[in-house]
Amino acid sequence: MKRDLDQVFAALADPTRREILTMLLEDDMAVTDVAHPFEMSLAAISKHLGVLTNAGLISQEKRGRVKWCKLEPDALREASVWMQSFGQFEPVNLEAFERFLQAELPLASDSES
Amino acid sequence: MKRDLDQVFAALADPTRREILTMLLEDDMAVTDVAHPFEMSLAAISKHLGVLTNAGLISQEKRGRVKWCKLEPDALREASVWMQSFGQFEPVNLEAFERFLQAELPLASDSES
DNA sequence: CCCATATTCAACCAGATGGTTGATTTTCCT
DNA sequence: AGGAAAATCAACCATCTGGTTGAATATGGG
Repeated sequence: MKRDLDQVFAALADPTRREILTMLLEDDMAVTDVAHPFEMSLAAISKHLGVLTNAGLISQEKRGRVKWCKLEPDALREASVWMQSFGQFEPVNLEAFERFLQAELPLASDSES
Repeated sequence: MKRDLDQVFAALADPTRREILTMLLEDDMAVTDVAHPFEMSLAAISKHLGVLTNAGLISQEKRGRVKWCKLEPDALREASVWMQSFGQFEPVNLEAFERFLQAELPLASDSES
């Protein structure tokens, strides 16, 4: 049960991959450009991107000779939900959600009034 | 930077360890009792508990000859915050938070009216 | 004191992981 | 056509992981 959570969390366990995700937060990127800031081979980055893809955290689309990497937040959300199930018993978590709510509630109240 | 996120996410990447955390959600438990529902050796569970302890997700206190395991939600919260920084840019995340809000907002509105 | 219980330690094993290098494939450009 | 660029593949390596078993180390109870 929930075998893919394994892959999501395992993918997140590597700092290089988390940094890649952070980079993709700003914009879609080509593999070479993803690799550029890291001091490791292109092949290594390619592998990391494979892990992220398998976990569903990113998607890769080949256009021409470049392969574009795009963040896929759905997988991340699934893991986030799992973690929140722990937060539920812990009121302290609310504080962390506060700024999130401040940003999102205006939209949500749309369907409330 | 943020080296311990590595350990937290790596610890969460194993289904046995996630199940242990879920069990500890209910109550503190002795090592033997944690091991009971699993079809693996006590030593294996002991190792898993070591990983969870190193990640800071649980703490272990020895009282007499039994060692009690206790959930430590702080480490989890740290990881949760990291994930939320991704959710912030994605409104679709709201849906996942909905039931969380349903559970928490009544409490939060306590200090609002 | 002696035994059973609770837990860890130590050695070992198979398989995954994270990296390397060099060759290969595909595509673009002139 | 031919060369350079983008990316992956393949083989290899060291280390980590998740499990095993058997012995060792407390600690508690009669």
